[in-house]
Amino acid sequence: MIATENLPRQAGTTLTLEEIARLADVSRSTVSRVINDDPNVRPATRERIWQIIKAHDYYPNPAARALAERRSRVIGLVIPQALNAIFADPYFPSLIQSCAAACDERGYYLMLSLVLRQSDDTFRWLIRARHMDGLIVASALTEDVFVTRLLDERFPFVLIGRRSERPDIPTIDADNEHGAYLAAQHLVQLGYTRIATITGPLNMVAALDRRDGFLCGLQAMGIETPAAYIQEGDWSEWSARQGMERLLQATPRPEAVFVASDNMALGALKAIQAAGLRTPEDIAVVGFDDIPAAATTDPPLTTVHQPIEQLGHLAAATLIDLLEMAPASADGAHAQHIVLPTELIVRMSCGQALRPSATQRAAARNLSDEGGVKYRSLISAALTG
Amino acid sequence: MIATENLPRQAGTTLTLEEIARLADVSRSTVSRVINDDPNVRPATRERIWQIIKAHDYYPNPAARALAERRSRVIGLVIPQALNAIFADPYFPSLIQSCAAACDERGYYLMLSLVLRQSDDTFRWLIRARHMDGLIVASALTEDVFVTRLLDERFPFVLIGRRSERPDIPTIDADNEHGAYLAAQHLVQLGYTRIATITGPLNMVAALDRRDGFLCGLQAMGIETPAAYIQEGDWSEWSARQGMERLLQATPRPEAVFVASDNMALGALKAIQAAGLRTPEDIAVVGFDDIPAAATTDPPLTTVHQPIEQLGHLAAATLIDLLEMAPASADGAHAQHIVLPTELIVRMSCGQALRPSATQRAAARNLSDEGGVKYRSLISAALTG
DNA sequence: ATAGCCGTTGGGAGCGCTCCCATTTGTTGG
DNA sequence: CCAACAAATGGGAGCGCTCCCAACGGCTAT
Repeated sequence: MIATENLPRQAGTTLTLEEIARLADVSRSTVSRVINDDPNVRPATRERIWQIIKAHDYYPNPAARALAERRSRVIGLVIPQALNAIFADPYFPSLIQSCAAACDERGYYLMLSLVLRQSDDTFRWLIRARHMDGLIVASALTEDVFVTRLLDERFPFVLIGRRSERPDIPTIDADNEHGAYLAAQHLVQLGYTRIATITGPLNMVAALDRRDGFLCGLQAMGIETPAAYIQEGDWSEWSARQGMERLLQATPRPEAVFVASDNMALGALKAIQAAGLRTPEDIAVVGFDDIPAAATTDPPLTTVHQPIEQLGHLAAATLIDLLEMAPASADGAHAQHIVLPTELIVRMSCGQALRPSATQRAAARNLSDEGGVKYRSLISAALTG
Repeated sequence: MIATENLPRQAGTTLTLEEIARLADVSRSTVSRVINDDPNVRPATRERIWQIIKAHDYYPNPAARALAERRSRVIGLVIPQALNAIFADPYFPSLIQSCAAACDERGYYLMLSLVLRQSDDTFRWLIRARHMDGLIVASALTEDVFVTRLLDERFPFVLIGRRSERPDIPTIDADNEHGAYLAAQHLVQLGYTRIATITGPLNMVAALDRRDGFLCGLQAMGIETPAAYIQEGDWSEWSARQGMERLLQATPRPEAVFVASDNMALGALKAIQAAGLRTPEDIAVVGFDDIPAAATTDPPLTTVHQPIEQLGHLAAATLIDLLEMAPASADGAHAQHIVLPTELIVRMSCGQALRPSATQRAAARNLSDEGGVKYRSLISAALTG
């Protein structure tokens, strides 16, 4: 017998459902059932059809599926900001990567939508074209017309990195406020009283949250913050360097500074060094993010860890859940609001050499997966609660 | 008259071609012609139909189009590597961003394919499913089964960041070899004779190119390189730090080091500092990439600039050109091989304080767009040549 | 006036799936 | 042994486009 169906397939050729059906001597419908895991197929038939599908390396045409099913299994990741400086931070790359991984797991595709020009057209195109089933919006801006538009159009989306003011918008965020609060508390406990901060750009939610959490922490410990001790940066190293230079000229000079991102903390450290001062002896520094570079600065940077990977993963998973829910329940007004815990990682830049136990623990959590497990349990608590 | 067609459209509803046709009192075909810029439509009719399309915010259904046209206008960016450490470098983020921008310009979508598990399945799925019209493969590995597979399947793709050994594979790359050559030449001209290098992982093409270009440059200037002066890193800061520590123990100690990436150069600088030595007085350092951080290290890092943005942009543009060419000519054996020039940026880390003119020029090129223009003309030369 | 032609327009067929309903087959109880 | 039902299967009708070919008008050339 000549096994024609086992010959190497023609390069660049793809079979159709119908052709597979003919080879298996069944109908289109039955093959479709096998592919979509419909239980109403006799096991023997199912097995035979799978063999043929594999032998011919058949994949259903995504466009045809999308047309018939009215969904594309594509979700978009929207980063609607001026992007020039964005990629200096490892935040977005990590986010992209983790979203992609989560999509992969669920059989979805991830499409990138770096909204370069905030034009009306771009939004329309993104939403109305319906190439994507839903969007992950990494919008950190406090005011964003895009969100309003999505709501108007009833387009499915989740918001990432941003508290939501509305109960009907699903939101995934790290607990920036609490992380910053912890940083404040830590500095006060170490005995510092003149404590300053370099914030992110204050039109972004994360920057506000971190500033507020920090000031709130100081206040709770009975520390006042003069206006001169609050400098606004823009996440860039350079802006923080300049902010730090201004802080160094303040009288009295602050003893400690909370910098709203590790990337900016790098700039702050350089400004301190350039001024001939030392960290932490002359001025203590605490960062935020726990980027890899934070562990290798001189001195190693005390910082607040935020679980970026889990943020992305959870955002994608939540969106896909939303999409696969019955439309009726998807309309429901009670969307999920997930807040992932942040954690203070104590290293050397805050003058904490005295407490080896804390430092060791910080080192350990960079190696082990312990942190992940902890988050996961907290997340599930949030989901069921 | 009640202008029903000017009422706000129903949320979440999308019209079809047919419905637009009915509103305009023409046929399906005519509307399709308008959308696809077919010249055979009377100007008056065309204008009237456009009005209606805009008034209703109509966009053609991408799935239906893809099914009928047999192409999706989606291209994929494949990054087939262990991704854990990848995003420490700003290389990939810049690449992603520039590819996305180029796609945007041409009306294409960019789909991200971070190939996490190098399984056979993933490749099959990527190629055979034909969700994408073509791929940009950012494969820096010297050996890559994926490329072979793409060729077998006659799947359109361009290779990025890699010399191609085959004339039939379109390739976009920066001139790593020449950049490294320039670095070597520069160090020798400054009077150094004991010159070492920390390479990238040698299973990657870019790492090999930079090493070879560098050694070739030294050789051309009559300098020998002992084996102990060549340390292999893995692009991570940490690996370079360790490599540098080994170099510092070599006897005689090298006077200058070429580090194959700026990110690694950061680690090297730290190792030098930790050993109580100074840059460039005790040991000069030259990096590669010209990442933003290179300008703010202490001392500012002399490095080789590579035009990452243009790499991504050109890769996407080349692929799209390829896809839109007539299939006959696309088969042609003469694919484009574009090599973008690299440029030495002289700062302070190589002991070059004596030549202010060069330093000024380096600073200028970070601010102005001058560099971009120069590349562009070189590129077009490459294209027409 | 009539054939011939070009600039326009309309409608059928089909892209490769899913979904629904009708039909066939297999299984059980009276 | 046949009705009654469930399990398994087949085929029609779309999904919303593009592409092709036929048809239509108005025009010039004969």
